[in-house]
Amino acid sequence: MSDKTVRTRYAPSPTGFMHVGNLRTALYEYLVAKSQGGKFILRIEDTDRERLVDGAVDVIYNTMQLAGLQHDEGPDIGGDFGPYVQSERKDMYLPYAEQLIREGKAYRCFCSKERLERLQAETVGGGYDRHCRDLPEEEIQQKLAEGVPYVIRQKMPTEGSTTFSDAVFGDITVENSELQDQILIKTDGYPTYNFANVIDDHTMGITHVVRGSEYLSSTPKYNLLYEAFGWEIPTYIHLPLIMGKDADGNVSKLSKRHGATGFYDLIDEGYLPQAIINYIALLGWCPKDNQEIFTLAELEKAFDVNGISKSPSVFDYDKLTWFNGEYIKAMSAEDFTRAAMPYYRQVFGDREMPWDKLADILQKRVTQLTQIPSMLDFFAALPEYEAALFVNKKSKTNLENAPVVLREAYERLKALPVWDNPSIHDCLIDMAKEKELKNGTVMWPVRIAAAGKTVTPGGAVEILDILGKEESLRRLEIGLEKLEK
RNA sequence: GGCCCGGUGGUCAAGCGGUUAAGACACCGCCCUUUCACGGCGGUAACACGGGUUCGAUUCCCGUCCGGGUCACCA
Repeated sequence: MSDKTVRTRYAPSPTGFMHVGNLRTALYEYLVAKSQGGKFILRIEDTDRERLVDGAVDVIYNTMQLAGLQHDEGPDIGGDFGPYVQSERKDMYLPYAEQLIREGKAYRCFCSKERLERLQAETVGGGYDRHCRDLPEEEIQQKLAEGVPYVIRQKMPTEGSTTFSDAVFGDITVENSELQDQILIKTDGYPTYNFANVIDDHTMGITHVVRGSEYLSSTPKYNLLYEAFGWEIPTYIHLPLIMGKDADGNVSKLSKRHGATGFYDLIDEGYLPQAIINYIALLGWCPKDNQEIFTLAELEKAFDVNGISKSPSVFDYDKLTWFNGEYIKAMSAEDFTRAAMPYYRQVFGDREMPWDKLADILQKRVTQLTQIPSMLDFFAALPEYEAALFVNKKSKTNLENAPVVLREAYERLKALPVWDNPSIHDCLIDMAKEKELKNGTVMWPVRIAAAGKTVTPGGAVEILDILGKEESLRRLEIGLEKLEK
């Protein structure tokens, strides 16, 4: 490898949707650059005028920022190789295509879309028949004079083969006869993706082209373009695809039908940006020592192209969820409260709660932030419940002893001068000891009465503490009513 | 269909000629316990198949099968 500074680029199209597959590509581009002290460039590819979406560029900026992938050059921050938006570079492409025409490496094609569609329908796996490849000069001039719309196509070699080298997949050879005379400039004057890509990558000094392996089979076309211009071919790093599994268990390239696959979909489902990044970093790459939890900074250090896998991987929500839980547990109570607040608001509205105590019982149990509302709803309002909930075999509670135990606990709690976690705890534990009962036999009825449900974050003591004395006693009274009637 | 790529437990994956074939998620069991979790301990489960090469193949080669990608005036 040369001693030139490594430059990679992430070149998304502003479609308004940032797919995790795209994000993973961006991550790897970032890591390839950063692991070698290089530059990471953001370029917006908006040559498809028919698919422009308002605000889509902001989605890209916001995603990159949330993910922590800070670019060194881009439309918003500038750089020495601007502009960084393809539509603003529009005038750059045509001259290159015309240069190729002059050199006999490209030609104008006047075929109508209808003709091409008919060709495609008729030929078996054929394609364009190179009808305009050797048009007589006078005919070309005539069509030009008539204003017949045209595209510019590259002349592909009809014989031989093209071999390129990929850092992940090794050497790949393709017969040139497989290659069509690809369109460089469209009727509307805009370059095609492939053409703009090559021109931009070269003029922006991109040294490493990192992209999904769906581009593997079109890479020879890129190289033929580099060769036509006599430009140095970049290092290719093709990434294995991320797959999704559908309802029938079939796998295919991850897409919307596989559920929430957009970065923001995942955020909406309560996943943390860092957890998502960590998880997708490991989808297709493995460090030497098999470490699992990585900060972005650690990834920058550990990343190595040699660890990139060739085989596609299936996106697994279970594993992502595990990562998310790990990240949630590792947060400070303050950070957790900040992240959880939107979900707290769903349950408590503007009410103030002892947030630190909630964080204490929640952090180790939550794996997705979205679980929070349903875990806490009972704090806001006691649910309707049946006396049968008081029966629990493991805690040795039944409809006979529950009322007795609850009554006793109620009286003792009512008499408590101080209402805090240690006091409540000691009160209940002492009672169990004095009455020679299992701790659970005391705790279970109290917790059921306090929460009105069998599964709660935190135990009886934590719940009573958070509820406060007045509300706690009120709820225990309701429980006693159910049991004593 | 042509071309290209891939194929280690259900999933992510170590491995790069000789291993009892790691680890993680998920799953199951036990312990802990104030429910559920967390945590701790343990367990089930894999080299797609057939030929070679070799003293020896998960590893190298070929074929088969399976899976994926790609064949646009989309990116």
